[in-house]
Amino acid sequence: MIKQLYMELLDLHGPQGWWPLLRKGRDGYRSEYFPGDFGKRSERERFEICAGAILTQNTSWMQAEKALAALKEKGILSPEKIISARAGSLSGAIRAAGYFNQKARKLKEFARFVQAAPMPTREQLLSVWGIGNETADSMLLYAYRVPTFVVDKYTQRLFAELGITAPEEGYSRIKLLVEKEMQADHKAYNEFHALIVRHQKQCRPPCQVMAKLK
DNA sequence: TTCCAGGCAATAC
DNA sequence: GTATTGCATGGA
Repeated sequence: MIKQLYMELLDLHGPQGWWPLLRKGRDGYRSEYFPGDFGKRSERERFEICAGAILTQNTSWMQAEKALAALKEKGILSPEKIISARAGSLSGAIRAAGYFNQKARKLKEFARFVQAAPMPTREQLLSVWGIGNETADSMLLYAYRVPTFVVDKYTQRLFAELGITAPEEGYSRIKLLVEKEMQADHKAYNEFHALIVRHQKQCRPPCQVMAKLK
């Protein structure tokens, strides 16, 4: 059922090229997707992805992208710069992403952490203030290419709609179920989560394209 | 105007 | 362990 869902979504939407990375355009930085690119990330790319994972918490990517681009424009999208930045200038730069005081602190906590732990484990990430299950898994999967499945609100909603899991099913249960069923590499987990987000964004309110799976 | 977006921590039971 | 609340902007 889960594998079938993955194949249906991939067939429907094609490769998503997550995680989007900033690229300089005519009017400032915009994020871009790179379908089919599953190569190793540079240190700078990894940090950008992790910062994006924090900035997009409970916030649309459109807003997180603005905040990320502002950090890039100001030249403070690195652990060193974020550590040395004043709290006010940091929160000011990321204003568009909302929760800017909390997220400024989260960025600082993560920046300090990542300098001491270049290749963090899931448990280490979860010990950092501001990093929960989804953010930790997003960082591991999209920045560090660790084969792990990311669960989010879209996943819980879609799985509930399809009767795969109960609406109130917890994070870990869903994550372990998918990983047990799929036994996949980082590429498939990468695509699967991205496809779920893409699909659920496009289909709100719930659309009929997945009817054959119900 | 209201609702909600790629969550998390603190607090209260 | 589960439920509730604060955090905050900006697009639809």
